[in-house]
Amino acid sequence: MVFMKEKATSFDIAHLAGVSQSTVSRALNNSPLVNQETRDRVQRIAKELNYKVDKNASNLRKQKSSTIALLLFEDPTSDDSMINPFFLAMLGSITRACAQANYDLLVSFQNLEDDWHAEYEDSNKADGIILLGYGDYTDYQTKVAQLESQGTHFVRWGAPDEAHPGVSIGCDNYQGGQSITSHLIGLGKTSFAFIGDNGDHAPEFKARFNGYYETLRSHGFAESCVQRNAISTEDAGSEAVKSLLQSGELPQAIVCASDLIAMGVLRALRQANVNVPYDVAVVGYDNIAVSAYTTPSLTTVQQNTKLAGELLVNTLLKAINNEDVQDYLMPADVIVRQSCGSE
Amino acid sequence: MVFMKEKATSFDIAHLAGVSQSTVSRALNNSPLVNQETRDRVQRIAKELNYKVDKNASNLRKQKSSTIALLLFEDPTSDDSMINPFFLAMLGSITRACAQANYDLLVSFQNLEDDWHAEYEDSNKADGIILLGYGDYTDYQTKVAQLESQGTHFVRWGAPDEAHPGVSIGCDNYQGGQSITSHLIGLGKTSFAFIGDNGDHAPEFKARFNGYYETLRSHGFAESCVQRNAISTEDAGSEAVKSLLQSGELPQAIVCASDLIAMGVLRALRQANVNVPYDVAVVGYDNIAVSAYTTPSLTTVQQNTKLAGELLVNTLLKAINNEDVQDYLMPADVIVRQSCGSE
DNA sequence: TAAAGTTAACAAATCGTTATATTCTGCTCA
DNA sequence: TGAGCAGAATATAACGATTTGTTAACTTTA
Repeated sequence: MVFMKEKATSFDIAHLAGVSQSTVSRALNNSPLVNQETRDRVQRIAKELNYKVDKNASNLRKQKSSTIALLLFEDPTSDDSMINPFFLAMLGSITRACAQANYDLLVSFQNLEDDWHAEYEDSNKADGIILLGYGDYTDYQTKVAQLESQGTHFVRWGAPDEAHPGVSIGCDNYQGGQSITSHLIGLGKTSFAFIGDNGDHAPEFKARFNGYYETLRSHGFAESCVQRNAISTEDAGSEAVKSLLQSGELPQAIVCASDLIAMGVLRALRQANVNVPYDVAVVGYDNIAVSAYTTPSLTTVQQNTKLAGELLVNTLLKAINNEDVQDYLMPADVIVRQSCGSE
Repeated sequence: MVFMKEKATSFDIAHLAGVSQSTVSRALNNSPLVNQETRDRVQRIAKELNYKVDKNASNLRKQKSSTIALLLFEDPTSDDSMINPFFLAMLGSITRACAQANYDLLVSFQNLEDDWHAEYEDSNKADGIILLGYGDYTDYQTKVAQLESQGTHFVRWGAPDEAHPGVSIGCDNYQGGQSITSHLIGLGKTSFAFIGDNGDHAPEFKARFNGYYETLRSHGFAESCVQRNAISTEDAGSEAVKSLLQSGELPQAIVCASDLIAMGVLRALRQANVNVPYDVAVVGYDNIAVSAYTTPSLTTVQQNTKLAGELLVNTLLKAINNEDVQDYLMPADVIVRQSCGSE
């Protein structure tokens, strides 16, 4: 084992193996154009020298980086310490999916106003881009359109939508709204309220509401109380419950547009000494880690982050290889816990 | 605005600006060797063409990638869907710190048995490496030693330790154990139990315990009940409480080695109708997101992930520039909530 | 005015690969 | 025997930037 101060190059190996440098390259890439014996010899020497192909040189020559860039757009209001747990979970699964496909993953947070739309693929840092975040800003839409027109390969997390060009992978929020509402109806609930955003801020919430609303209708129910001004925060959920209580009309079931909202709802109900689930059932949406630990634990709708990560990565890789790609809507699963009073 | 099918190179710009290609490079890098006027002209044209420096070419020439690799080592037993929330938070802050320093971040999960120790810096993918995870495996230690001997630039998350070579950034678990224990003593508690690992699995836990134990001693208290076989899971915490209850010796305060353990403790106590904090105070460690939402909310010890991320990145950058670097132990802060019965 | 100094730009070498074109060796077969 | 043809390895040309001499064009100074 020779100690080398300098990093070994393919020339060093060529020298030691007594072949040309191009043969080394071929041998290391398992080309059939170089015979078995020399191939083995070259590979053995490379291993001994702890040689690793220089990625920059290789990428430059191949015009391909085997790297994917993940761009995370955050709610601009949230501070550093509090990152949306759902997106963090996605980050985890995307990382794994990339590793599986032998791609590297570049991660970065982006402000919507930056010109991220040109940065990555144009500089050959990455072969394609995954966009992750709530895309409810016009600024975002125009930039996505620009990506599209540049011919950049990218995949977007979210619902398929004419306003957003490009391929999207998302979770079926409409069906999620349906499923959780059906579950409540199945438990014999007859009066309902939805607490959350009406969809002005994010299309995700609108779909959830629609699923809920249509399911009620198809079963012959109407919303008993409507509370539609809550953004997706704990305090908003709490406030909404307070005004429900003041109006005196408490339904048998409260459907929240997100788990965070549901947290606030649970808190306000506890403070008012309303028992969940006996007096009122409460359900959330997202299945964030916290929801398993609240008192009572929260029945909610889960988005399959593992599958989502795999779909995002695999779809992007297809796009990079110029194969046909399609939008995909994943099913949403109801996670039954205590807050709906299932048993 | 000219539409170009091919990506623009510095030669295209040189041609359009009527200067040589090297002048373009200089101009774009704001070199004083090219005069203001041509510099402006070149930059304007580059912008018009939507030109971006090819990172691979640039890196190859400069022998520097302006990229940091983050290697996450996970508890091998945990499954895909459940990633340690503390490490995810760290990932978030590291990502931000990198962006601030104008470095890209390559993220990957690693199995301890893979030969990650050579992969990144040797291939020039990254200028340095951040190691994040519980480093309580001998396999890990030998590979870290190898990194050190290779001259690879890296920084490790964890406590400074002779057994682990290289620079480390960590949180002062001893002081954290002290602080939380002092807080309980200040509240007038006189009998205590520690639930958690004795340090066999991770040095982090050992330090927490030592801080707790020494603080008791220095105030003239002894541990009333000892329960030291719990690994860091919710169920383990739950089991530990059950055997405490069976022995009939419930202390006034229970110090848990992690928030996850504390979750289990709270659950078991609730099931046994023991009121927290009135009958017994409970505190955790980590301040994971869940801990603010339990009932009662959990008093715990916080590790400053934002600072940690910045320190890891900045220390690594110093190491890359061959400046002197030092281990750093961050202070741990007590977060007072309901479970300790503070008011 | 000639010598020296300063500034601006250029041509060419370089980084470490991979891909293409080319040569070389030995073998078969007419 | 020599044309034809594989098989195996080599030589060489990109890839797109940065950097190192070097030159050309001005300014200044003696």
